[in-house]
Amino acid sequence: MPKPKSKKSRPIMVLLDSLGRRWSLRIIWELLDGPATFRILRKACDGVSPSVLNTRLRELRKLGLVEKTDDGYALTKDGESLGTRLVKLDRWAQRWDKRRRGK
Amino acid sequence: MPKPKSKKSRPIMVLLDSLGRRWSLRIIWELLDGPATFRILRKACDGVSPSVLNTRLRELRKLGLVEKTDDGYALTKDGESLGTRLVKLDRWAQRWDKRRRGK
DNA sequence: TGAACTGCTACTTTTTCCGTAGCATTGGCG
DNA sequence: CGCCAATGCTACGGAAAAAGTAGCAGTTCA
Repeated sequence: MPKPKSKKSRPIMVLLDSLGRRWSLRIIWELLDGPATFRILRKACDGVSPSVLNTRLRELRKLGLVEKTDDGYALTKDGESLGTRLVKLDRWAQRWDKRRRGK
Repeated sequence: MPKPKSKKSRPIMVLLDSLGRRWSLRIIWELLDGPATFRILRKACDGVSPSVLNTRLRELRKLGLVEKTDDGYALTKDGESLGTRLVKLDRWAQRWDKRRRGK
């Protein structure tokens, strides 16, 4: 599968840059369980510091992946669709780990 | 799609933790073009500092996603298979960006 | 009222990252 | 051989990000 040529302004770059920050992926991962309050989300993310969590949530909201609801923070449709891919990645990771440990 | 319950030692956590560091995803992305020397890879990654690049490469090699070859650094089979998912994500990102900008 | 939540800010310490300089090695080439 | 250029990579000082902790202001509910 050929990879498109990389340009800095490409959406994927925006995405990789943001997701490539600490806790971004993890937050999405945890929100797959459903909406969560700030504090619950914090605990789920190994007690990440509130300042960082708040920063990430702001970024993810700006990207339209997370939103604030009555139940706390939740994935948007886009966030959900991205999260789905993470779940698939989870299965990949399990096979990968077996190969790794098997060696 | 249900998400498996999260435990710290799960492979996906190892993966998310490592990929959730700056330049990790980007390095894999760039290596999809084929093997690259240290310096070329550095330029491709917006001139990331050599110390960080070296650190990331060590981590990725430890995870079995990247290896050193005669042509420089290259994706392993696992790295390639993970990278393939990034390419798919690229297409997702384009659609996502349209929705975002369309709004 | 007051206890127990909530989201979130403020502040200090620690870690990570950046930017640059430069060393050691390798491979031509005359 | 000597010289040059390119390589992989380390070292180091300053800047930025993250961690860790405390606590404030608002809401809820008995």
